[in-house]
Amino acid sequence: MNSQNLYIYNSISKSKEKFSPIHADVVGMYVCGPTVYSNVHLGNCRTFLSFDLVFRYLKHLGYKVRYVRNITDAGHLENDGESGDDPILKKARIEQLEPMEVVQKYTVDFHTTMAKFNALPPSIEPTATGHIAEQIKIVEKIIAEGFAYEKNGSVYFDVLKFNEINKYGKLSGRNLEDMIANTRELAAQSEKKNPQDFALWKKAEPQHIMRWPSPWSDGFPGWHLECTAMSTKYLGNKFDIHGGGMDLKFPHHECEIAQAEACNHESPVNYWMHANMLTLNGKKMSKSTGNFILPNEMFSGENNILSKPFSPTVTKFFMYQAHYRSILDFSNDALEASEKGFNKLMDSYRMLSEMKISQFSESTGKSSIDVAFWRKACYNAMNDDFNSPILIAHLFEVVKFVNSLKEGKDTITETDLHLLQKTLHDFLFDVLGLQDIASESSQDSQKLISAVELLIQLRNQARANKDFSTSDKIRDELASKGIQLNDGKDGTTFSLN
RNA sequence: GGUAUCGUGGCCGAGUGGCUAGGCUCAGCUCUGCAAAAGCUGCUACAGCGGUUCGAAUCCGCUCGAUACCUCCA
Repeated sequence: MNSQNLYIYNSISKSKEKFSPIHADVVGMYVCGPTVYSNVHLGNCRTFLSFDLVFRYLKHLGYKVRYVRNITDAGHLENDGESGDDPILKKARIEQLEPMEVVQKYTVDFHTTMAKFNALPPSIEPTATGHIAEQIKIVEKIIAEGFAYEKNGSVYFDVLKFNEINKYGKLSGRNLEDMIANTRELAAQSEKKNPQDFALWKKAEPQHIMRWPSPWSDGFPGWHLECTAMSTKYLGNKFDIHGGGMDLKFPHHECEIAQAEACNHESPVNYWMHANMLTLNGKKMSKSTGNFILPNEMFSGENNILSKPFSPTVTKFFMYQAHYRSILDFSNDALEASEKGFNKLMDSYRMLSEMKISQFSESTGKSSIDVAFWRKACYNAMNDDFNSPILIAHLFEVVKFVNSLKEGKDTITETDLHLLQKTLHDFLFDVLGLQDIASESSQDSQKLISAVELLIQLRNQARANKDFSTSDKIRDELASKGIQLNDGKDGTTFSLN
Protein backbone atom coordinates (compact mmCIF):
# COMPACT_ATOMS: atom_id res chain seq x y z
CA MET A 1 0.00 0.00 0.00
CA ASN A 2 1.17 3.54 -0.72
CA SER A 3 -0.64 4.76 2.33
CA GLN A 4 2.43 5.21 4.51
CA ASN A 5 3.08 8.47 2.75
CA LEU A 6 -0.34 10.08 2.75
CA TYR A 7 -0.40 13.48 4.40
CA ILE A 8 -3.61 15.24 5.26
CA TYR A 9 -4.01 18.87 6.24
CA ASN A 10 -5.66 18.81 9.62
CA SER A 11 -7.73 21.92 10.24
CA ILE A 12 -7.39 21.62 13.97
CA SER A 13 -3.59 21.65 13.96
CA LYS A 14 -3.38 23.81 10.84
CA SER A 15 -0.70 21.58 9.43
CA LYS A 16 -0.23 18.59 7.21
CA GLU A 17 -0.02 15.42 9.23
CA LYS A 18 0.92 11.93 8.25
CA PHE A 19 -2.26 9.91 7.94
CA SER A 20 -2.42 6.99 10.26
CA PRO A 21 -5.83 5.47 10.83
CA ILE A 22 -6.95 4.17 14.20
CA HIS A 23 -7.30 0.66 12.83
CA ALA A 24 -4.78 -0.32 10.19
CA ASP A 25 -6.34 -0.64 6.75
CA VAL A 26 -9.72 0.64 7.89
CA VAL A 27 -10.86 4.27 7.73
CA GLY A 28 -13.92 5.87 9.28
CA MET A 29 -14.96 9.09 7.59
CA TYR A 30 -17.89 11.35 8.33
CA VAL A 31 -18.93 14.25 6.11
CA CYS A 32 -21.70 16.73 6.84
CA GLY A 33 -24.31 16.33 4.13
CA PRO A 34 -26.91 18.70 2.75
CA THR A 35 -30.01 20.17 4.32
CA VAL A 36 -32.69 19.02 1.92
CA TYR A 37 -35.00 21.99 1.64
CA SER A 38 -33.94 23.12 -1.84
CA ASN A 39 -31.98 21.93 -4.84
CA VAL A 40 -28.29 21.53 -4.19
CA HIS A 41 -26.34 24.23 -5.96
CA LEU A 42 -22.92 23.89 -7.51
CA GLY A 43 -21.17 25.18 -4.41
CA ASN A 44 -22.69 22.40 -2.33
CA CYS A 45 -21.59 19.94 -4.97
CA ARG A 46 -18.01 21.08 -4.81
CA THR A 47 -17.70 20.04 -1.19
CA PHE A 48 -19.19 16.62 -1.82
CA LEU A 49 -16.99 16.15 -4.86
CA SER A 50 -13.94 17.13 -2.81
CA PHE A 51 -14.75 14.36 -0.37
CA ASP A 52 -15.62 11.96 -3.16
CA LEU A 53 -12.01 12.39 -4.23
CA VAL A 54 -10.83 11.65 -0.70
CA PHE A 55 -13.08 8.58 -0.50
CA ARG A 56 -11.94 7.30 -3.89
CA TYR A 57 -8.27 7.83 -3.20
CA LEU A 58 -8.38 6.12 0.19
CA LYS A 59 -10.11 3.18 -1.45
CA HIS A 60 -7.59 3.22 -4.26
CA LEU A 61 -4.81 2.96 -1.69
CA GLY A 62 -6.46 -0.20 -0.44
CA TYR A 63 -8.23 1.07 2.65
CA LYS A 64 -11.58 -0.29 3.62
CA VAL A 65 -13.49 2.95 4.11
CA ARG A 66 -16.74 3.43 5.94
CA TYR A 67 -17.98 6.73 4.61
CA VAL A 68 -20.93 8.21 6.46
CA ARG A 69 -22.67 11.28 5.09
CA ASN A 70 -25.86 12.46 6.68
CA ILE A 71 -28.99 13.97 5.25
CA THR A 72 -30.28 16.83 7.36
CA ASP A 73 -34.02 16.47 7.07
CA ALA A 74 -35.06 18.05 10.33
CA GLY A 75 -34.24 21.64 9.50
CA HIS A 76 -32.35 24.04 11.67
CA LEU A 77 -33.74 27.24 12.95
CA GLU A 78 -32.72 30.18 10.85
CA ASN A 79 -32.32 32.41 13.85
CA ASP A 80 -31.14 31.17 17.13
CA GLY A 81 -33.88 33.04 18.91
CA GLU A 82 -37.37 31.89 19.73
CA SER A 83 -38.80 33.32 16.53
CA GLY A 84 -36.61 31.15 14.34
CA ASP A 85 -37.96 29.59 11.19
CA ASP A 86 -37.26 26.08 10.09
CA PRO A 87 -36.37 26.15 6.38
CA ILE A 88 -38.00 22.81 5.69
CA LEU A 89 -41.25 23.89 7.28
CA LYS A 90 -41.05 27.20 5.47
CA LYS A 91 -40.56 25.43 2.17
CA ALA A 92 -43.41 23.04 2.93
CA ARG A 93 -45.71 26.04 3.42
CA ILE A 94 -44.57 27.66 0.18
CA GLU A 95 -44.86 24.51 -1.91
CA GLN A 96 -47.94 23.29 -0.01
CA LEU A 97 -46.38 19.95 0.76
CA GLU A 98 -45.89 17.81 3.79
CA PRO A 99 -42.45 18.52 5.29
CA MET A 100 -41.43 14.98 4.44
CA GLU A 101 -42.47 15.51 0.84
CA VAL A 102 -40.07 18.45 0.72
CA VAL A 103 -37.37 16.30 2.21
CA GLN A 104 -38.02 13.47 -0.24
CA LYS A 105 -38.09 15.76 -3.25
CA TYR A 106 -34.76 17.38 -2.55
CA THR A 107 -33.11 14.21 -1.34
CA VAL A 108 -33.89 12.66 -4.70
CA ASP A 109 -32.55 15.76 -6.45
CA PHE A 110 -29.36 15.51 -4.43
CA HIS A 111 -28.86 11.86 -5.28
CA THR A 112 -29.51 12.23 -8.99
CA THR A 113 -27.18 15.23 -9.14
CA MET A 114 -24.37 13.42 -7.39
CA ALA A 115 -24.91 10.44 -9.67
CA LYS A 116 -24.54 12.68 -12.71
CA PHE A 117 -21.20 13.78 -11.31
CA ASN A 118 -20.31 10.11 -10.96
CA ALA A 119 -19.76 10.53 -7.23
CA LEU A 120 -19.78 7.29 -5.30
CA PRO A 121 -22.60 6.92 -2.80
CA PRO A 122 -21.44 6.87 0.81
CA SER A 123 -21.45 3.64 2.77
CA ILE A 124 -24.15 4.91 5.10
CA GLU A 125 -26.41 7.89 4.55
CA PRO A 126 -28.35 8.36 7.75
CA THR A 127 -31.06 10.94 8.31
CA ALA A 128 -31.51 13.20 11.31
CA THR A 129 -35.18 12.28 11.75
CA GLY A 130 -34.25 8.61 11.75
CA HIS A 131 -31.99 9.15 14.75
CA ILE A 132 -34.08 11.10 17.22
CA ALA A 133 -33.72 8.45 19.94
CA GLU A 134 -29.92 8.53 19.65
CA GLN A 135 -29.95 12.32 19.87
CA ILE A 136 -32.11 12.31 22.97
CA LYS A 137 -29.69 9.86 24.60
CA ILE A 138 -26.82 12.22 23.95
CA VAL A 139 -28.69 15.14 25.47
CA GLU A 140 -29.36 13.03 28.56
CA LYS A 141 -25.70 12.12 28.77
CA ILE A 142 -24.55 15.71 28.47
CA ILE A 143 -27.02 16.77 31.19
CA ALA A 144 -25.77 13.94 33.40
CA GLU A 145 -22.21 15.10 32.85
CA GLY A 146 -23.27 18.55 33.97
CA PHE A 147 -22.70 20.46 30.76
CA ALA A 148 -26.28 21.22 29.83
CA TYR A 149 -29.31 22.75 31.48
CA GLU A 150 -33.02 22.67 30.80
CA LYS A 151 -35.16 25.77 30.55
CA ASN A 152 -38.86 25.78 29.71
CA GLY A 153 -38.68 22.45 27.92
CA SER A 154 -35.57 23.33 25.93
CA VAL A 155 -32.06 22.12 26.68
CA TYR A 156 -28.94 24.20 26.14
CA PHE A 157 -25.28 23.34 26.15
CA ASP A 158 -23.41 25.26 28.81
CA VAL A 159 -20.41 26.54 26.90
CA LEU A 160 -18.88 28.46 29.82
CA LYS A 161 -19.03 25.42 32.06
CA PHE A 162 -17.52 23.24 29.35
CA ASN A 163 -14.78 25.76 28.78
CA GLU A 164 -13.67 25.34 32.39
CA ILE A 165 -12.52 21.79 31.77
CA ASN A 166 -11.94 21.75 28.07
CA LYS A 167 -11.15 24.64 25.83
CA TYR A 168 -14.02 25.62 23.58
CA GLY A 169 -12.97 27.01 20.20
CA LYS A 170 -9.88 25.01 19.44
CA LEU A 171 -10.95 24.11 15.92
CA SER A 172 -11.86 27.58 14.75
CA GLY A 173 -9.13 29.32 16.71
CA ARG A 174 -11.55 31.32 18.80
CA ASN A 175 -11.24 31.98 22.42
CA LEU A 176 -14.26 32.26 24.57
CA GLU A 177 -13.22 35.40 26.44
CA ASP A 178 -12.86 37.27 23.16
CA MET A 179 -16.18 35.98 21.97
CA ILE A 180 -17.92 37.15 25.09
CA ALA A 181 -16.21 40.53 24.87
CA ASN A 182 -17.35 40.93 21.30
CA THR A 183 -20.88 39.72 21.62
CA ARG A 184 -23.25 41.85 19.66
CA GLU A 185 -26.20 43.35 21.45
CA LEU A 186 -27.90 40.69 23.48
CA ALA A 187 -31.04 39.10 22.18
CA ALA A 188 -33.95 40.63 24.05
CA GLN A 189 -34.96 37.78 26.29
CA SER A 190 -33.16 34.54 25.75
CA GLU A 191 -33.53 31.36 27.71
CA LYS A 192 -29.82 30.88 27.43
CA LYS A 193 -27.49 31.65 30.29
CA ASN A 194 -24.93 32.95 27.79
CA PRO A 195 -25.17 33.92 24.17
CA GLN A 196 -22.50 31.34 23.34
CA ASP A 197 -24.67 28.49 24.58
CA PHE A 198 -26.37 26.47 21.89
CA ALA A 199 -29.54 24.41 21.78
CA LEU A 200 -29.44 20.65 22.18
CA TRP A 201 -33.19 20.31 22.27
CA LYS A 202 -35.84 22.88 21.40
CA LYS A 203 -39.40 22.86 22.62
CA ALA A 204 -41.70 23.09 19.60
CA GLU A 205 -44.02 26.02 19.21
CA PRO A 206 -47.64 24.95 18.62
CA GLN A 207 -47.40 25.60 14.87
CA HIS A 208 -44.20 23.60 14.52
CA ILE A 209 -45.23 20.34 12.83
CA MET A 210 -41.95 18.46 12.98
CA ARG A 211 -41.86 17.39 16.60
CA TRP A 212 -40.94 14.41 18.69
CA PRO A 213 -41.59 13.52 22.32
CA SER A 214 -38.67 13.80 24.71
CA PRO A 215 -38.13 13.91 28.47
CA TRP A 216 -38.20 17.73 28.30
CA SER A 217 -40.91 18.59 25.81
CA ASP A 218 -42.43 17.76 22.48
CA GLY A 219 -39.80 19.31 20.32
CA PHE A 220 -36.90 18.78 17.97
CA PRO A 221 -33.16 18.37 18.21
CA GLY A 222 -30.67 21.23 18.03
CA TRP A 223 -28.76 21.64 14.85
CA HIS A 224 -25.36 20.30 15.87
CA LEU A 225 -26.64 17.21 17.55
CA GLU A 226 -27.43 14.94 14.64
CA CYS A 227 -23.85 14.79 13.44
CA THR A 228 -22.57 13.82 16.86
CA ALA A 229 -25.27 11.17 17.21
CA MET A 230 -24.81 9.63 13.80
CA SER A 231 -21.03 9.84 13.54
CA THR A 232 -20.50 8.15 16.88
CA LYS A 233 -23.21 5.59 16.24
CA TYR A 234 -21.67 4.36 13.00
CA LEU A 235 -18.01 5.19 13.48
CA GLY A 236 -17.46 5.08 17.21
CA ASN A 237 -16.57 7.71 19.80
CA LYS A 238 -13.31 8.34 18.04
CA PHE A 239 -12.89 8.08 14.31
CA ASP A 240 -10.42 9.08 11.65
CA ILE A 241 -11.73 11.81 9.38
CA HIS A 242 -14.47 14.38 9.73
CA GLY A 243 -15.14 16.60 6.75
CA GLY A 244 -17.42 19.37 5.70
CA GLY A 245 -17.55 22.75 4.08
CA MET A 246 -15.40 25.53 5.43
CA ASP A 247 -18.52 27.40 6.48
CA LEU A 248 -19.37 24.66 8.96
CA LYS A 249 -16.15 25.02 10.90
CA PHE A 250 -17.77 27.46 13.26
CA PRO A 251 -20.05 27.01 15.00
CA HIS A 252 -21.20 23.62 13.73
CA HIS A 253 -18.04 21.57 14.04
CA GLU A 254 -16.91 23.42 17.12
CA CYS A 255 -20.17 22.44 18.79
CA GLU A 256 -19.83 18.86 17.63
CA ILE A 257 -16.46 18.69 19.34
CA ALA A 258 -17.91 20.14 22.54
CA GLN A 259 -20.84 17.73 22.54
CA ALA A 260 -18.69 14.70 21.95
CA GLU A 261 -16.11 15.71 24.50
CA ALA A 262 -18.78 16.45 27.08
CA CYS A 263 -20.15 12.94 26.54
CA ASN A 264 -17.08 10.85 26.00
CA HIS A 265 -14.25 12.88 27.51
CA GLU A 266 -12.20 12.53 24.37
CA SER A 267 -11.76 14.35 21.13
CA PRO A 268 -14.01 12.63 18.60
CA VAL A 269 -11.96 13.13 15.46
CA ASN A 270 -8.32 12.69 14.49
CA TYR A 271 -8.33 14.58 11.21
CA TRP A 272 -10.60 17.52 10.50
CA MET A 273 -10.87 18.39 6.83
CA HIS A 274 -12.56 21.46 5.40
CA ALA A 275 -13.34 21.98 1.76
CA ASN A 276 -13.26 25.54 0.56
CA MET A 277 -16.01 27.50 -1.13
CA LEU A 278 -16.95 27.83 -4.76
CA THR A 279 -17.50 31.49 -5.52
CA LEU A 280 -19.49 33.27 -8.18
CA ASN A 281 -18.64 36.87 -8.98
CA GLY A 282 -16.07 36.65 -6.24
CA LYS A 283 -18.68 35.84 -3.61
CA LYS A 284 -19.51 32.57 -1.98
CA MET A 285 -22.36 30.67 -3.60
CA SER A 286 -25.23 30.82 -1.21
CA LYS A 287 -28.85 29.86 -1.22
CA SER A 288 -29.97 32.74 0.89
CA THR A 289 -28.35 35.48 -1.20
CA GLY A 290 -29.34 33.92 -4.50
CA ASN A 291 -25.73 33.96 -5.67
CA PHE A 292 -25.54 30.46 -7.09
CA ILE A 293 -25.91 28.28 -10.12
CA LEU A 294 -27.67 24.93 -10.17
CA PRO A 295 -26.06 21.83 -11.64
CA ASN A 296 -28.86 21.39 -14.15
CA GLU A 297 -28.36 24.95 -15.35
CA MET A 298 -24.74 24.03 -16.00
CA PHE A 299 -25.59 20.89 -17.89
CA SER A 300 -28.28 22.51 -20.02
CA GLY A 301 -26.57 25.86 -20.50
CA GLU A 302 -29.81 27.59 -19.55
CA ASN A 303 -28.53 30.46 -17.45
CA ASN A 304 -27.11 33.93 -17.80
CA ILE A 305 -23.60 33.07 -16.79
CA LEU A 306 -22.50 30.47 -19.30
CA SER A 307 -22.23 30.67 -23.07
CA LYS A 308 -22.86 26.96 -23.51
CA PRO A 309 -23.65 23.80 -21.57
CA PHE A 310 -20.93 21.97 -19.69
CA SER A 311 -21.08 18.29 -18.86
CA PRO A 312 -20.90 17.06 -15.27
CA THR A 313 -17.53 15.47 -15.82
CA VAL A 314 -16.04 18.66 -17.28
CA THR A 315 -17.46 20.61 -14.35
CA LYS A 316 -15.85 18.17 -11.99
CA PHE A 317 -12.55 18.34 -13.86
CA PHE A 318 -12.69 22.12 -13.54
CA MET A 319 -13.15 21.80 -9.80
CA TYR A 320 -10.31 19.32 -9.46
CA GLN A 321 -7.95 21.67 -11.26
CA ALA A 322 -8.05 23.67 -8.06
CA HIS A 323 -7.03 22.31 -4.67
CA TYR A 324 -9.92 21.51 -2.36
CA ARG A 325 -8.68 23.93 0.29
CA SER A 326 -8.53 26.90 -2.09
CA ILE A 327 -11.37 29.16 -2.95
CA LEU A 328 -12.36 28.51 -6.55
CA ASP A 329 -14.03 31.18 -8.63
CA PHE A 330 -16.55 30.07 -11.18
CA SER A 331 -16.55 31.61 -14.63
CA ASN A 332 -17.38 30.76 -18.20
CA ASP A 333 -13.81 31.35 -19.37
CA ALA A 334 -12.38 29.03 -16.75
CA LEU A 335 -14.89 26.33 -17.66
CA GLU A 336 -14.08 26.61 -21.35
CA ALA A 337 -10.38 26.34 -20.64
CA SER A 338 -10.98 23.24 -18.54
CA GLU A 339 -13.16 21.66 -21.18
CA LYS A 340 -10.50 22.03 -23.85
CA GLY A 341 -7.87 20.57 -21.59
CA PHE A 342 -10.18 17.74 -20.59
CA ASN A 343 -10.89 16.81 -24.19
CA LYS A 344 -7.22 16.82 -25.03
CA LEU A 345 -6.47 14.57 -22.11
CA MET A 346 -9.23 12.14 -23.04
CA ASP A 347 -8.08 12.06 -26.67
CA SER A 348 -4.64 11.09 -25.50
CA TYR A 349 -6.08 8.49 -23.18
CA ARG A 350 -7.94 6.89 -26.07
CA MET A 351 -4.89 6.95 -28.31
CA LEU A 352 -2.78 5.44 -25.57
CA SER A 353 -5.32 2.71 -24.90
CA GLU A 354 -5.22 1.65 -28.52
CA MET A 355 -1.46 1.53 -28.69
CA LYS A 356 0.01 -1.93 -29.19
CA ILE A 357 3.51 -2.78 -28.20
CA SER A 358 4.19 -4.17 -31.68
CA GLN A 359 4.32 -0.59 -32.87
CA PHE A 360 7.43 -0.02 -30.79
CA SER A 361 8.89 -3.50 -30.50
CA GLU A 362 11.56 -2.90 -33.08
CA SER A 363 13.01 -0.31 -30.75
CA THR A 364 15.97 -0.87 -28.52
CA GLY A 365 14.03 -2.64 -25.82
CA LYS A 366 14.34 0.35 -23.57
CA SER A 367 11.90 3.05 -22.55
CA SER A 368 13.00 6.58 -23.15
CA ILE A 369 10.17 7.67 -20.90
CA ASP A 370 10.58 7.06 -17.20
CA VAL A 371 7.12 5.66 -16.50
CA ALA A 372 7.87 4.55 -12.98
CA PHE A 373 9.12 8.01 -12.07
CA TRP A 374 6.06 9.63 -13.60
CA ARG A 375 3.76 7.26 -11.77
CA LYS A 376 5.49 8.03 -8.50
CA ALA A 377 5.02 11.73 -9.13
CA CYS A 378 1.28 11.16 -9.54
CA TYR A 379 1.09 9.37 -6.22
CA ASN A 380 3.23 12.00 -4.54
CA ALA A 381 0.78 14.64 -5.65
CA MET A 382 -2.22 12.85 -4.20
CA ASN A 383 -0.31 11.88 -1.08
CA ASP A 384 0.31 15.56 -0.47
CA ASP A 385 -3.13 16.35 0.91
CA PHE A 386 -5.01 15.18 -2.18
CA ASN A 387 -3.37 17.66 -4.52
CA SER A 388 -5.49 17.00 -7.59
CA PRO A 389 -4.23 20.04 -9.59
CA ILE A 390 -0.69 18.70 -9.42
CA LEU A 391 -1.92 15.24 -10.29
CA ILE A 392 -3.72 16.64 -13.33
CA ALA A 393 -0.61 18.55 -14.38
CA HIS A 394 1.24 15.22 -14.37
CA LEU A 395 -1.54 13.55 -16.33
CA PHE A 396 -1.08 16.19 -19.00
CA GLU A 397 2.50 14.99 -19.42
CA VAL A 398 0.99 11.86 -20.94
CA VAL A 399 -0.30 13.99 -23.82
CA LYS A 400 3.30 14.75 -24.71
CA PHE A 401 4.36 11.11 -24.19
CA VAL A 402 1.65 9.84 -26.49
CA ASN A 403 2.46 12.33 -29.22
CA SER A 404 6.12 11.66 -29.18
CA LEU A 405 5.56 7.89 -29.11
CA LYS A 406 3.31 8.25 -32.13
CA GLU A 407 5.95 10.23 -33.94
CA GLY A 408 8.59 7.69 -33.02
CA LYS A 409 10.58 10.22 -31.04
CA ASP A 410 10.30 8.11 -27.92
CA THR A 411 10.37 4.40 -27.23
CA ILE A 412 8.66 2.30 -24.60
CA THR A 413 8.85 -1.30 -23.40
CA GLU A 414 5.83 -3.52 -23.15
CA THR A 415 5.92 -3.46 -19.36
CA ASP A 416 6.11 0.31 -19.30
CA LEU A 417 3.36 0.71 -21.86
CA HIS A 418 1.02 -1.40 -19.76
CA LEU A 419 2.03 0.47 -16.63
CA LEU A 420 1.40 3.79 -18.33
CA GLN A 421 -1.99 2.67 -19.63
CA LYS A 422 -3.08 1.25 -16.31
CA THR A 423 -1.86 4.16 -14.23
CA LEU A 424 -3.54 6.73 -16.43
CA HIS A 425 -6.74 4.74 -16.39
CA ASP A 426 -6.65 4.36 -12.62
CA PHE A 427 -6.14 8.03 -11.93
CA LEU A 428 -8.56 9.30 -14.54
CA PHE A 429 -11.45 7.01 -13.73
CA ASP A 430 -10.94 5.41 -10.32
CA VAL A 431 -9.36 8.26 -8.41
CA LEU A 432 -10.74 11.35 -10.13
CA GLY A 433 -13.91 9.55 -11.13
CA LEU A 434 -14.07 11.22 -14.53
CA GLN A 435 -16.12 9.89 -17.40
CA ASP A 436 -15.09 9.52 -21.00
CA ILE A 437 -18.20 11.09 -22.44
CA ALA A 438 -17.09 10.89 -26.06
CA SER A 439 -16.75 7.12 -26.05
CA GLU A 440 -20.03 6.53 -24.27
CA SER A 441 -22.56 6.29 -27.01
CA SER A 442 -25.96 4.77 -27.27
CA GLN A 443 -27.22 2.65 -30.13
CA ASP A 444 -28.98 5.66 -31.61
CA SER A 445 -25.83 7.70 -31.64
CA GLN A 446 -24.06 4.76 -33.25
CA LYS A 447 -26.43 5.14 -36.19
CA LEU A 448 -25.69 8.84 -36.40
CA ILE A 449 -21.99 8.15 -36.26
CA SER A 450 -22.21 5.87 -39.28
CA ALA A 451 -24.18 8.55 -41.13
CA VAL A 452 -21.51 11.14 -40.45
CA GLU A 453 -18.85 8.67 -41.45
CA LEU A 454 -20.59 8.21 -44.77
CA LEU A 455 -20.48 11.98 -45.33
CA ILE A 456 -16.80 11.96 -44.46
CA GLN A 457 -16.23 9.30 -47.11
CA LEU A 458 -18.11 11.31 -49.72
CA ARG A 459 -16.17 14.41 -48.84
CA ASN A 460 -12.84 12.63 -49.09
CA GLN A 461 -13.82 11.26 -52.50
CA ALA A 462 -14.65 14.78 -53.61
CA ARG A 463 -11.32 15.97 -52.31
CA ALA A 464 -9.52 13.22 -54.13
CA ASN A 465 -11.27 14.42 -57.30
CA LYS A 466 -10.32 17.99 -56.45
CA ASP A 467 -14.00 18.84 -56.30
CA PHE A 468 -13.40 21.26 -53.46
CA SER A 469 -16.71 23.04 -53.70
CA THR A 470 -18.51 19.80 -52.81
CA SER A 471 -16.03 18.84 -50.12
CA ASP A 472 -16.12 22.28 -48.53
CA LYS A 473 -19.89 22.31 -48.65
CA ILE A 474 -20.07 19.05 -46.70
CA ARG A 475 -17.56 20.34 -44.20
CA ASP A 476 -19.23 23.71 -43.72
CA GLU A 477 -22.77 22.38 -43.57
CA LEU A 478 -21.78 19.89 -40.91
CA ALA A 479 -19.91 22.58 -39.02
CA SER A 480 -22.97 24.79 -38.97
CA LYS A 481 -24.84 21.91 -37.32
CA GLY A 482 -22.19 21.58 -34.66
CA ILE A 483 -20.31 18.68 -36.20
CA GLN A 484 -16.70 19.53 -36.78
CA LEU A 485 -14.48 17.48 -39.07
CA ASN A 486 -10.87 16.99 -38.09
CA ASP A 487 -8.49 15.99 -40.85
CA GLY A 488 -5.55 14.06 -39.50
CA LYS A 489 -2.71 12.03 -40.89
CA ASP A 490 -4.63 8.80 -40.37
CA GLY A 491 -7.90 10.01 -41.83
CA THR A 492 -10.77 12.21 -40.82
CA THR A 493 -12.51 12.14 -37.48
CA PHE A 494 -15.24 14.37 -36.12
CA SER A 495 -16.20 15.98 -32.88
CA LEU A 496 -19.35 17.63 -31.59
CA ASN A 497 -19.42 21.19 -30.41
C1' G B 1 -15.42 45.47 15.74
C1' G B 2 -13.29 40.27 16.59
C1' U B 3 -11.08 35.74 14.26
C1' A B 4 -9.02 33.53 10.07
C1' U B 5 -7.51 33.00 5.04
C1' C B 6 -5.76 34.95 0.68
C1' G B 7 -3.58 38.58 -3.06
C1' U B 8 0.87 34.68 -8.67
C1' G B 9 1.98 36.17 -15.92
C1' G B 10 -3.93 38.06 -20.86
C1' C B 11 -7.40 34.27 -18.00
C1' C B 12 -7.86 29.92 -14.55
C1' G B 13 -4.85 27.97 -11.12
C1' A B 14 -0.25 24.94 -8.37
C1' G B 15 4.07 25.60 -5.64
C1' U B 16 7.58 27.36 -2.26
C1' G B 17 14.04 29.95 0.73
C1' G B 18 18.19 28.94 -4.78
C1' C B 19 16.50 24.53 -10.23
C1' U B 20 10.79 26.19 -15.50
C1' A B 21 4.16 23.82 -12.38
C1' G B 22 0.10 22.74 -15.52
C1' G B 23 -4.28 24.11 -18.48
C1' C B 24 -6.53 27.94 -21.61
C1' U B 25 -5.58 32.29 -24.62
C1' C B 26 -2.06 34.66 -27.85
C1' A B 27 2.22 34.69 -31.55
C1' G B 28 5.44 31.96 -34.92
C1' C B 29 6.23 27.36 -37.38
C1' U B 30 4.89 22.21 -39.28
C1' C B 31 0.96 19.57 -41.49
C1' U B 32 -3.24 20.67 -45.01
C1' G B 33 -6.03 21.93 -51.78
C1' C B 34 -7.65 25.97 -48.34
C1' A B 35 -9.21 26.06 -43.53
C1' A B 36 -10.12 23.73 -39.05
C1' A B 37 -8.13 20.09 -35.97
C1' A B 38 -3.49 18.24 -34.37
C1' G B 39 1.71 18.83 -33.25
C1' C B 40 6.15 21.79 -32.15
C1' U B 41 8.30 26.33 -30.30
C1' G B 42 7.86 30.90 -27.74
C1' C B 43 5.51 34.34 -23.95
C1' U B 44 9.52 34.00 -16.82
C1' A B 45 4.64 36.32 -13.07
C1' C B 46 4.25 36.14 -7.87
C1' A B 47 -0.22 43.44 -4.42
C1' G B 48 3.06 47.65 -2.38
C1' C B 49 6.95 49.16 1.01
C1' G B 50 10.65 47.81 4.44
C1' G B 51 13.58 43.84 6.99
C1' U B 52 16.21 38.85 7.69
C1' U B 53 19.52 36.02 4.21
C1' C B 54 25.07 34.71 0.08
C1' G B 55 20.07 34.33 -2.11
C1' A B 56 12.71 35.49 -1.09
C1' A B 57 7.38 35.23 -4.99
C1' U B 58 8.46 31.73 -0.75
C1' C B 59 10.43 33.80 6.23
C1' C B 60 9.31 38.52 9.44
C1' G B 61 6.92 43.49 9.91
C1' C B 62 3.84 47.28 8.07
C1' U B 63 0.42 49.23 4.28
C1' C B 64 -3.34 48.45 0.72
C1' G B 65 -7.01 45.14 -1.26
C1' A B 66 -10.26 40.73 -1.32
C1' U B 67 -12.92 36.77 0.85
C1' A B 68 -14.87 33.70 4.79
C1' C B 69 -16.74 32.96 9.79
C1' C B 70 -18.74 35.53 14.20
C1' U B 71 -27.17 34.36 12.20
C1' C B 72 -29.17 29.22 8.36
C1' C B 73 -25.84 27.85 4.31
C1' A B 74 -21.11 22.83 1.51
